[in-house]
Amino acid sequence: MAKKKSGRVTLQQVADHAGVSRATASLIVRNSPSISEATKKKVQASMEELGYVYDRIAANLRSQSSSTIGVVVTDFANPYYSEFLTGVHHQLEEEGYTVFLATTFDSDTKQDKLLSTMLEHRVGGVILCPVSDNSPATVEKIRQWNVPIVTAVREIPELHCDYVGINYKKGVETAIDHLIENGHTRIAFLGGLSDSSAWKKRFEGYRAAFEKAGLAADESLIFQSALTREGGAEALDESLKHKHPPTAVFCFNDLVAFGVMQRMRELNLHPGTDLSVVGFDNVLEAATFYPPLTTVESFPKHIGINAANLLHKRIKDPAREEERIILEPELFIRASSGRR
Amino acid sequence: MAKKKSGRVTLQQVADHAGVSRATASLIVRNSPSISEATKKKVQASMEELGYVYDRIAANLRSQSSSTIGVVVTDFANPYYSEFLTGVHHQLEEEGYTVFLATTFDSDTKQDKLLSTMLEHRVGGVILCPVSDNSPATVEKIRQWNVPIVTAVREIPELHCDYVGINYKKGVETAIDHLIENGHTRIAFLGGLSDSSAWKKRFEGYRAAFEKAGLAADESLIFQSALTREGGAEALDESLKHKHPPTAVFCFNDLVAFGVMQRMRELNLHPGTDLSVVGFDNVLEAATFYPPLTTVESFPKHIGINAANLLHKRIKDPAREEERIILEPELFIRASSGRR
DNA sequence: ATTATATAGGACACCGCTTTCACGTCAAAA
DNA sequence: TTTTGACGTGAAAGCGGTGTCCTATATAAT
Repeated sequence: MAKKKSGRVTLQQVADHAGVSRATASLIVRNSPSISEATKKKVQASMEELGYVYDRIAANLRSQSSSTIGVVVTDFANPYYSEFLTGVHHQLEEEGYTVFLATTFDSDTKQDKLLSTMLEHRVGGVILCPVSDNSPATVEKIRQWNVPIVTAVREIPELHCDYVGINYKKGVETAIDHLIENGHTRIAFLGGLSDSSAWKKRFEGYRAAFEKAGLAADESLIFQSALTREGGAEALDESLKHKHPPTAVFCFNDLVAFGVMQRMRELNLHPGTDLSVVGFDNVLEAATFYPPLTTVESFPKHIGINAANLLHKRIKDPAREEERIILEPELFIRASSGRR
Repeated sequence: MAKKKSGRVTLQQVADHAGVSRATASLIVRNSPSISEATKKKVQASMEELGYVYDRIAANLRSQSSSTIGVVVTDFANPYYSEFLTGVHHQLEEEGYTVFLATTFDSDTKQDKLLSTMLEHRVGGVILCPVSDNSPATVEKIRQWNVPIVTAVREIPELHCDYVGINYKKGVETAIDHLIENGHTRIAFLGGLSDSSAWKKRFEGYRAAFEKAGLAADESLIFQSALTREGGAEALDESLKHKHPPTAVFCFNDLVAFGVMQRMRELNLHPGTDLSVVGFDNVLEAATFYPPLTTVESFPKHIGINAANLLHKRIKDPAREEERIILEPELFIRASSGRR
């Protein structure tokens, strides 16, 4: 905690210097219309001269308002979230908010702590990419606390609030369709933990695609793992031990897919010919990876922009109907997948 | 700006509920030693029951302190900064700070605006990765404003303050040494703008390596560009138009190198055999790119951790001597570079 | 029993700004 | 000249805490 003695020029000092009252000066910083040009100029000159800096904190305290937004993601080393955050930031700064950013590193307790901290800091709203779907204590707290909150990317089923995400089921379905069309029937599902809603939704798509094609999904080809490159590599290893190994793999996200393809390189397997690989997210790296990754675009930046917009709307009108924005994913076919 | 009526449980209410004075309750939240266990328990129970949330903002206002730190980077879509931020965050949260994060997108005016906003929000300190080295108005303002500030990654020469970076000159030198050892003499320098200190320092290393080897650097092989993949691709194009094209390229950073190698793929040129490519930063992607990129490790996460530490130290002791931490870079030789 | 000494807890001002409300001023309307 | 009313301004009370000072009670020492 920084201790900062003095230094701060106050509105009172400005007012004294300009020969007006503090209240008048206050109206000027907020450029109220009912102030004559002359006094306005005069006071502004004083501000300039004294090097006045508006104290938003004090102002917010008095006016019971907030100009900050808390944004919580699970990991910003993941390029997916970098893009998401770019969207969020861009939009929020446009609206004049300042952003508290934090990472949960996929820890529920961390998430709890962060949300509490943000509450203590009087955030005007929260954009949350939840760690998991079991809504923990703090999420509930936020609710009863009626801080405007928007969830994004992942959803908390019991929590009724604005949400922005994509149609995961549909996304996975098109990916699997693509593999089936290319003659694959043994398609592994790699990465993620089956107790998360994000996983379940993807799995629905996986299963649906098989059903639609009149095939049965082989659940012994499901290999869970952490959502990292290492996780992907390990999941691939497991899948290859299968007595009847897959000819294609669908990966929970691109990061997992990168891990898979790295491991394949080490094993001298070529993505697209020896084994088809499909990812999910279409992060920038997907197109530039070698070989380029077939993946499902999930518009992280758009999700970010929409989440920011939704939050802004809710702040302006807390009573409005909850809104859900579900973007439609899009398959990008690249070299990592091919005919069986 | 969010307007939030009521809702907030105040310390006064807690005190009333527990039958003590507000001051006593205040001492308890700050766990002062001079409070009996009994009253402490009692008041804490009331807090629990009423759902009290500490108002850090109000507390900071009164105590003239701050628990927030502003962090300004140029672009967090760049994995380099993702890693940097991971370091910063990890460290600062350890110390109990909350982070305001913002991106300048390499715009000076944006940087000015962001710093002002942070001042208005009473940040206790700032970690700044400057856009450029011409210290603009606001940086000067911050100084006279005596908010503790640490610069990182890039340096502002006229600004005397704590700094964390790496030895760019040395880093580039070892990279060029490596290329020269492999028989290259026509080595292009791609990316960056020559008016930044970051560029100049790298260029010093570039020139020094040639001198050391008794060779002359050919300045017609310098191609400036934006620090993006696209910039890299364009710079490569330019360099290949040279009447006597390079056999190796040194890229300002990994992002530029990725752009270069992508373009090479399109041109059917193979990094490491047709043209050696060396990057700078060693972001995670460098090792997994195909072909893996020879690059200079610049420890972004470490820089972040150190910057956070330095800031923390400065906040605790504003009068201390300014400190400069210069990490020594390290060359990672991979497949993108080879014998001429 | 009396004085000395902690020690818990209360009263009150204050951080820098906003807000309410009342007051003074001057122009136009009566 | 008086009334009306806009308009600009000032005084004072907070917003939710902290810091300082001061009192009441308990305990120990004499």
